[in-house]
Amino acid sequence: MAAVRGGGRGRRRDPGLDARILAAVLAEYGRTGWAGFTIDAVARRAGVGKSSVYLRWATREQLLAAALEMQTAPLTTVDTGSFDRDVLALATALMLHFLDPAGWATVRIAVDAVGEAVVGGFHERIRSAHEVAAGRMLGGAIERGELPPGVPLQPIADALYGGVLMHVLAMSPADHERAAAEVADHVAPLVALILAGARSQGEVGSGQGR
Amino acid sequence: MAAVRGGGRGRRRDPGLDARILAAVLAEYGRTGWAGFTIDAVARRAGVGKSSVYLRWATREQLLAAALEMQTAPLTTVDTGSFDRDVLALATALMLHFLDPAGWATVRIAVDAVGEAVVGGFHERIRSAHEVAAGRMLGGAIERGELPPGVPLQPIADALYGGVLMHVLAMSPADHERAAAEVADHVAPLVALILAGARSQGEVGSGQGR
Amino acid sequence: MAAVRGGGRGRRRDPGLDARILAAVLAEYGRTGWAGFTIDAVARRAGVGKSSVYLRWATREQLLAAALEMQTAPLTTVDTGSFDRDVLALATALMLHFLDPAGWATVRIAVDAVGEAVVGGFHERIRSAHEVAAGRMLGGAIERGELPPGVPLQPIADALYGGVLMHVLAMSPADHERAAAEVADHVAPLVALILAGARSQGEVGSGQGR
Amino acid sequence: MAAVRGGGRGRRRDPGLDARILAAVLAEYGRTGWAGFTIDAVARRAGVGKSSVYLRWATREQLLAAALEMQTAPLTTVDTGSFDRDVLALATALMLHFLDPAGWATVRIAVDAVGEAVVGGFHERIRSAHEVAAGRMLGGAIERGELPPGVPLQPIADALYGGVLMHVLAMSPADHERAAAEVADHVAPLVALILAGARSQGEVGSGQGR
DNA sequence: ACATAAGCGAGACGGTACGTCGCGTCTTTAA
DNA sequence: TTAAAGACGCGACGTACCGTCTCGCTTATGT
Repeated sequence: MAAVRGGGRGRRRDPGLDARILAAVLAEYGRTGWAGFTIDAVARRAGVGKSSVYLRWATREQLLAAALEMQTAPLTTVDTGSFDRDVLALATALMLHFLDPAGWATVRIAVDAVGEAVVGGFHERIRSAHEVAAGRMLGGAIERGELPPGVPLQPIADALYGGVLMHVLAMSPADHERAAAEVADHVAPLVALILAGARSQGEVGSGQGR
Repeated sequence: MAAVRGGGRGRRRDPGLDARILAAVLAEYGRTGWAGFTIDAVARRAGVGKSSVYLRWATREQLLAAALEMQTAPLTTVDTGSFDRDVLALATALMLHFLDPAGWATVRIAVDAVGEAVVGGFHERIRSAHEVAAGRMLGGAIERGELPPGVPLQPIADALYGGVLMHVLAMSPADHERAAAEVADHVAPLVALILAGARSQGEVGSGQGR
Repeated sequence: MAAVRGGGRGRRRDPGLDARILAAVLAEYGRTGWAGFTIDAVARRAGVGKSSVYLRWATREQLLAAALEMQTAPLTTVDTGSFDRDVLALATALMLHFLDPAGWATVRIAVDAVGEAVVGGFHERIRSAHEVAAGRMLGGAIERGELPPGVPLQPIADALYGGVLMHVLAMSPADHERAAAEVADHVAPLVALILAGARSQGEVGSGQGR
Repeated sequence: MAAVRGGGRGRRRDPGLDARILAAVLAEYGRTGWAGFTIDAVARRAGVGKSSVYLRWATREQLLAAALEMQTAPLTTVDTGSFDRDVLALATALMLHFLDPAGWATVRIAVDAVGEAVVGGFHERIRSAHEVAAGRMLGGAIERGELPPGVPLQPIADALYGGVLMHVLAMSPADHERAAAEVADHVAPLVALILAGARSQGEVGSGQGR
């Protein structure tokens, strides 16, 4: 996100600043939540001038997005060799991600981004990362013959990601911690439903996938 | 949401004001989106003193939540007599709801509400309204014998609501209008997946539902 | 100040209210000073509806003025039989009046009233009361032959009232209490100056008084 | 009054702003008087953010005081070489000062300042400036032999300043303009009284001055 | 006795100013 | 050129009062 400089003249950007700022972002975000998350406070906490923040990121959203992006990567790489285990592993990882305050923040930003067009970049990047990951996972399953070739992939991804998301959203925040301890119990029924759906659809052979 | 007074003494609250303010809220929200949604502006547009707004709602979130709650009701009543058609109808209604800026705002607030506890009321009310509706729909299906009795209900609801939500979330905002015109196409694959899953699960007879 | 009603019909004004309100006025004024002196607070403290206050007095100034007027009366009646003693007594009374917070408030209001025309009534009433008193005092002195007939009276009154006022104004607020204990010491030199001036002017016989 | 910063880093305060703001203060004060004198309005008229005002002055009183302080200086320098002419000149200048709305405002603030301790600075500064001026004037008179050495100085200053002040205070606001045109007539009797008193006191040789 | 007419407490109402805070931009000095 | 510091115009925040206006009582007449 940070705009890169070309030439060599003038003082070099302090490479440590990016890290210090992003750390302050997470700390501040954790303290006050989205409302009350201010650039002034981030700069203050990081011991940095506001200009140095604005030099790198243009808006609050971009700033927070950059800070959170680091945490998204682990989600997108799941490969256990078996489709069933892949789905279960991904659902578990997603659930833990959503139960974590910082992880939930990515959801918050993605939801905020819809219709604003300002943070479109973040939205798009998150989305395509997941799309690629899901595509690879499902593609592998078809290659291995675990899924029939004609099965529509998009609804599977939607139901998996969305199902986990909705499960957390519908949960009382007070139960988050307990849920994190018993992820498997929460995730299993949904995974079972989706796997069953994907297979039985494939048998019928209806292929109006996207 | 508006805090109620006890006794009968003093001038009565003008009941028309609630309506005028909430209308202004929707108008303002439509104009500026969440960021830039200002209580000052709402009061100005409604031709009302800020005090009259604060007298009824304590925060922006509560104010917007109250304005949006009215629009949520239609979603929760679906009864066509057939499970398949119920699910399809609900999915279609949800999709259209999420594609509408005001409808999406309810999502935004629900997501914001998680972990804030301030607007917990809103979160809880939305959640339970949907839970009841989904419960009734699925219960009816079991009664009519369209679903086996042991089938777990929660994952079906999660996959349905979340699948639609995620589908919209993953979509480029530019495509929202077109998607609204072709809802059926977007909704059908997901519905098919879930129906297939629910039935084939029932056959196997696994009953670890919530 | 309170506008009087004509006829007989309807409930009578509670006579105790005037007193309760004015007492609350003095209490509140003592607590917060002029700034921060609010009608809401007065009504609250008096256990009275705002309407009952506004029914009697139209503005903050009028309200405070009414409350303070009671305390002004004692000042205007001094008659010891001797001019010298009269002047000393008046000067002493004035000094103590100005050193008292409530007394000083009358000055504050009188000063505020200049050029506002809103509280002109208060200003005029205070002024003429003092004028009458001073006129009587000085007239008596001339009658008794203590002052020559042609002596100008206004400057004597101005110098006396103003001299005491300025003395207090120039004093550090911290010294007010001590000054009240030693009034005589503060007042004597000024009285001596004025008496000396009044007499020696009379001898020369210049008579351009107002 | 404006709080001063320490180091050299950061953007400098625009020196022109002080002037622009103070000019707006006088304009606004002239328009609405003390009541209805609003920091918002001042900032608006000066084309300045409220923050820039609050950055320099903490309260309305301080702001107005700063604006008026400029106008006080001329009063404190009177030196005609003769005591009689000095007193007359000072009395005339004072009278004109008090008749001017802006000049009267300094009185208003000084009176408000008593007992508030907030604007104590203003009170003290005004007071000591006048004290120094009066001291110089009277000291010169003694040196030149126009006044006997033992004469008490404070009551002379009190009677002079206070007498003029009281004269204006007792006057109907409607007569202010006419009075400004005929200052000499208003001032002469008071000056005569004080001069006569000062001299005849000196003769008697009573020296209990403060 | 009963309508009529205030007085009274409470408090809602449209406003406006308060003093604070954050925005995003700009200017300054130091590195 | 970047970094830090911080001034700047702007405008929203949530609070407090303003002065006016209903309310539902209570208290007094007049008829």
